[in-house]
Amino acid sequence: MSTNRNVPKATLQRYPIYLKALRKLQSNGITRIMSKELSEYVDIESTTIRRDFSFLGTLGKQGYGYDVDKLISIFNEELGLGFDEKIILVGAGNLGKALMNYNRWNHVVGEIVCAFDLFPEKVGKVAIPVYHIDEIGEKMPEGCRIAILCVSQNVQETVNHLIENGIVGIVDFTHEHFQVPKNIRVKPVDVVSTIQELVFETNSMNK
Amino acid sequence: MSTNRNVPKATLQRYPIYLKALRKLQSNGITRIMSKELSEYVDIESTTIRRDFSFLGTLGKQGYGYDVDKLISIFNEELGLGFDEKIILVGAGNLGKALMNYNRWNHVVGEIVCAFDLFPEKVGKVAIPVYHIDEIGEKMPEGCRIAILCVSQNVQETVNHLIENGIVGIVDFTHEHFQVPKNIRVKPVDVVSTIQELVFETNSMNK
DNA sequence: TCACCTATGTGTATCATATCACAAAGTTGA
DNA sequence: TCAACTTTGTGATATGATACACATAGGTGA
Repeated sequence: MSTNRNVPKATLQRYPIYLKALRKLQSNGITRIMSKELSEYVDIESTTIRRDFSFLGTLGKQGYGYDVDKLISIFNEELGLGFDEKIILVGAGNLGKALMNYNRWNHVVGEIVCAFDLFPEKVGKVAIPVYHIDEIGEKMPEGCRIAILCVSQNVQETVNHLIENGIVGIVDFTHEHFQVPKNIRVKPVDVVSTIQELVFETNSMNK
Repeated sequence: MSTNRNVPKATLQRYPIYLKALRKLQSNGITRIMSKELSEYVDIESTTIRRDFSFLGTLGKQGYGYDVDKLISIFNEELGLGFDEKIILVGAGNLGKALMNYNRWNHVVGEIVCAFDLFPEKVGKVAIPVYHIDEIGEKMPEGCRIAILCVSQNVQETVNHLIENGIVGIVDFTHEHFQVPKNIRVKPVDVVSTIQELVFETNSMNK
């Protein structure tokens, strides 16, 4: 794995957008694309796109553009995005179950290996093993770094437990507040906050 | 409503974080807070918090801090966030139904007034009226600006239709690509992309 | 009431990000 | 093969965001 020397944070946040677009284009049979075209597609300035790509090496050809397949495989190699990230899910309520049955994981980021819940016996039939939340230590998959958090009780305690067991990134569906050390990344997913952002932005647009 | 003269984009994106934290504090009976404390709570520099608040007026008192209740009501007044935003939901599949049954809307942002689907008769029993997607024109609630998009077919066509009928903000749960005019705001909500961000960030942290 | 003390609000500096502008590389077509 | 043309990759620059530093306001306690 090559050293990806300080890629700007803002760039890092755009990579998933590019990747999604490129996969879409690839599935439409497009094998070659220019920054200008991609720009129109994802609504990001072409010069920003070129700069973003440049952090991963010299990927394009002058007067030609970029090769879609190559670009996608570079993303995987350089950014360490395999298709085999081992993910755990914590909290198998309605939302948790919906996420377990969601079929877009494989060959995109990896898979949910197992889930943990306070009442695993209540979860019912799902395709993924569900263990008691106290078993996080024993049942944590080898090399697992990312957890999806859907619990509603004992949140801080659960988070501490996850971190002790090697989790460094959390997708947070919780509505509780919790704190983590500086080296742990948390990404909130929250429809209500998203709607608020929309309200604020649309209100402040008309001055 | 006062003119909120060019609040930075970055600030606008932090307001929902503050609001969520303040509501939480309020429900814990806390009536007064200082930027330093809030800083520790939300992990944003206190000086950034003070600057962010300053765009909304002179809200604090020197040597004292901020009044939690006042802060929350200022957010509502200045940013036009009532508790009565009329939201529609388009696409009443599994996800759409889950969102309709989600109980955190009221008195936070507003409510889902109605839903639209290609097969409204198939949706089954829900607490919110479901109309055929062709009725968007007739059934669009008065003053509705925000739509939650959960469809998987005819995405671009549906989006165009929404915009024609006054929608200016879209919460996008779709996995399809679509384009919108510059004045329309789209906020993607996508677990897979969120996980990718986590993978990229955690990989590039250890240099 | 008065003096001290604390936390805000903001001018200014620093840092990060986006955009401009163009040289260099490589493709395409004659 | 060669010249014209296109698009990349990147220094330089402009814009935007964050952090610093401190004057000022106003609360607090004697």
